[in-house]
Amino acid sequence: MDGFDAPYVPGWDCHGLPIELVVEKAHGKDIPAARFRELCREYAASQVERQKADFIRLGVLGDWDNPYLTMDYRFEADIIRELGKIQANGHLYLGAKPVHWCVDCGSALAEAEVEYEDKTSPAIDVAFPVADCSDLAQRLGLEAGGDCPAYAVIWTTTPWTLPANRAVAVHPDFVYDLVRTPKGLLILARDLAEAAIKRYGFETVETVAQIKGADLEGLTLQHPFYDFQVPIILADFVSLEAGVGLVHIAPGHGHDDYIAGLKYGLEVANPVGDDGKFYADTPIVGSQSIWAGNKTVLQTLTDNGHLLAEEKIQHSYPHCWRHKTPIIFRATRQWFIGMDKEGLRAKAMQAVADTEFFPAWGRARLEAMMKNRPDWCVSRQRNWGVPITFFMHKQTGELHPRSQELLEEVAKRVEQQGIEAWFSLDAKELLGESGELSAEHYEKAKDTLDVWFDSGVTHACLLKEREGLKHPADLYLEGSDQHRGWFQSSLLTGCATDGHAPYEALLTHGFVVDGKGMKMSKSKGNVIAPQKVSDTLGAEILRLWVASTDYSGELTISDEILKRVVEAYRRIRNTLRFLLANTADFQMAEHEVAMDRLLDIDRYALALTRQMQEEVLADYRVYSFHTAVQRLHHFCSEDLGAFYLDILKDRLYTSGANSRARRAAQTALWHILQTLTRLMAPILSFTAEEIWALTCKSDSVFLSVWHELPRQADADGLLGRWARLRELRGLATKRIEEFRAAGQVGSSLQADIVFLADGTDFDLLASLGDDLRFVTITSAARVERAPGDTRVEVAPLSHEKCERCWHVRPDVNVDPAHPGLCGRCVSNLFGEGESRAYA
RNA sequence: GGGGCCGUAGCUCAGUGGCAGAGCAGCAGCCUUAUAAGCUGCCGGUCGAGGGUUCGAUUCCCUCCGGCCCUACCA
Repeated sequence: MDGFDAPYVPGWDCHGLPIELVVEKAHGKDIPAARFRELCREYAASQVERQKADFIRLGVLGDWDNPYLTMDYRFEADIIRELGKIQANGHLYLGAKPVHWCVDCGSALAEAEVEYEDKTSPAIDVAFPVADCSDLAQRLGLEAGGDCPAYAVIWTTTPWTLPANRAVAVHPDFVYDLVRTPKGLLILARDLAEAAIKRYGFETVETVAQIKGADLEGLTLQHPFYDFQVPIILADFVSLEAGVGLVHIAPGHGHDDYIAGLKYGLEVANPVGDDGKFYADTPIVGSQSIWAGNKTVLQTLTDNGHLLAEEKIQHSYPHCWRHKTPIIFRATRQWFIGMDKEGLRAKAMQAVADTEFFPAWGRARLEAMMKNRPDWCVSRQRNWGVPITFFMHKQTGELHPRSQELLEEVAKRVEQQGIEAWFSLDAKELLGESGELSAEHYEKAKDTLDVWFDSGVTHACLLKEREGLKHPADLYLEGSDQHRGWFQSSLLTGCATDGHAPYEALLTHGFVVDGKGMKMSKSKGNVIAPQKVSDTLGAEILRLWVASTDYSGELTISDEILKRVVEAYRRIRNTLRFLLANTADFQMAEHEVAMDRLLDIDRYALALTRQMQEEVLADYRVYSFHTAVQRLHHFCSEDLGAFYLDILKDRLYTSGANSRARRAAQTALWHILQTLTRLMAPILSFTAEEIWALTCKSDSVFLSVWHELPRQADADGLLGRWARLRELRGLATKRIEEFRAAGQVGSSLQADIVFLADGTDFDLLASLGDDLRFVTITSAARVERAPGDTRVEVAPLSHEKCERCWHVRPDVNVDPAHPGLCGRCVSNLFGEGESRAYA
């Protein structure tokens, strides 16, 4: 409608965990993977149809017959191709990362499959001997260095992770005490030292020195039971809520630990296998389950004297939601897109700078996330997802040297048969059976892609592939949660393949909350389902509610709010109905009155309409729909209903059907109708389309452009003069109301009013001549010159009321041939008709 | 706990370093030619709270309270 072709292709992300979970629930877990994927595909397809119907019902315009589904074979193949491009550009690497791991499932768990429940664990205090006491003494500013042994003490609830210990973390800002005890010197956070000492059962202790955490960085410690040393590192997440203010770091067994480890280049040690048992070659605990390992570690520490305390503790701990058993954090081999490997982060930051944001704060949010985010782990150990189609060396894990060619080979097959082509592929088919580069040495990667990758590459798989679409997209529109999701995944893939964002602008909206601003939840019972609103009040009301709500924050909805929306809808709809009714006998081609022969008030109404249209269009162009709705509504009720249309009724109903006065009014109404119908179409689409069908020949209002209102050179003058006239009119209505309250007049047509004015007000009122009474909707009105503030006097009229025009005039019944009519009506009906210039 | 945002009348929203606005709702009337309509008037606010900057703060700054999204939910 703004003169652009703006195609919208609806689409669905079809892969992913939520679908797997539903299918698992319905069919159980013990079905062959291939069959499982078939069921997922079926389920996804059924959901697409349901959601599609809802969107169509809402009046969303899109290419519903040709949506994109990320599970289309071609799409799946293109996802793989995008992965290939990113690999070719050097952003992809194989690394290790701790994931939630269920020993009973023998697989990684997604966040959604993790439940937190209370668990009893051993809580132990472990002493890590300081390797170089003279270094410590130097840091503390103490004389000499022989004061050994000294220990850094850590507290942990997972003793079995100690074999993977690679560091001890302290908080840079905390103060640590060096305390002399019968066991030797202990390093403990000052605020926790007393409690710790008590726990260890020491009576007399002496604080030898104090040191800031930051000054401990790099101090070397001896592992408490292995023959290697670990450093003290700094980490902000260290707290004083429990323990001793020093944290044991096992990068392979904890998220925080992993992040801290990345910073310090620590090894991501993972001595634990898929089955939850230590690898056989792990010293001391080899081949034991981690739970047995707990005991062995404890025993070892007791024996070598490094165990300071042992307690039982109950705490919240992650459990597998299926097995209800405690899960572990375990480092596994994963695929990553590196943020800094090939400058991706820098490109992404630039892309954020180049993007337009609605509202503007989206930029800060995305920027902050991009700046801090770790590398993107794109692999998942799942069934229903696009496979990572690489061949890796069985021993080294190196990618096959022909990876790019092979990937395209695979993509071609996926294009024909879907992802199943990969899963059922025998590596020998592509690699051959023998030789250095054959299936003898290389195996298929088993992972699937993070679904965020699927959605992240839609710009490539859809926009670049389908005819008539533009890349980059004009706009990506999503809820504010997608700063973390789609906005980001799309940005990263776009930057990794094209070097820029796949969108030019981002629009984000808040979430729907109840009337009190509270999140909706089934348990609270405050959920208002959009389907229900649509079914009871209609899709149009739902559309208007969305449009009239400021989406930059939360969108509140309640019964009262919807009631107000219905009111607003009625107002707009009734206004349009009036316009339709009063232009029913009007044909523009036949009856149009030239602009310069319209009455003054008509020309004002058109100037006002034009102004309103410009404002609404300006709103639309920055996606400010709620202000547009307010303007439209205000225009209908204030400018039209309470003013122009109210005044116009007399002319429309009483002047000659084909008189210039009436046709002039209709000309203006026709323009207003045209303007409003199109202007409201993006929001009140059904209503606009309905009106369009009544007034125009063409198929759809959406195939039209904004109505072009006639330009008026003196528009500003008109707007200025009539703005003041409306204020003066307000004085009259207010004064008349006093007489009405006193019972002296009912209808304003029973009143005779006099404006007492001077200066410009006098001139303005006088300029309307006899038409002044039509503006005030009184049967008589005049201006008298008087100094001071402009004011109004009212006198009730006692003449007869004309039964046709309802004006109370002295000349009612003047024509004996037409009893009950005033002179004006007789003239309008049988004579030349009255002439009006202003109103 | 961290990051981002929001808080103006009963409801939806404007607004500005200088008297706080509209529509709807409510109340009181009018009209019966938009009639499950229309018109008029009235009522309605500590601009979330408390500090600070300023001659002056609803507006700029800080703190707090309440709410929303993301993230971390720990050793």
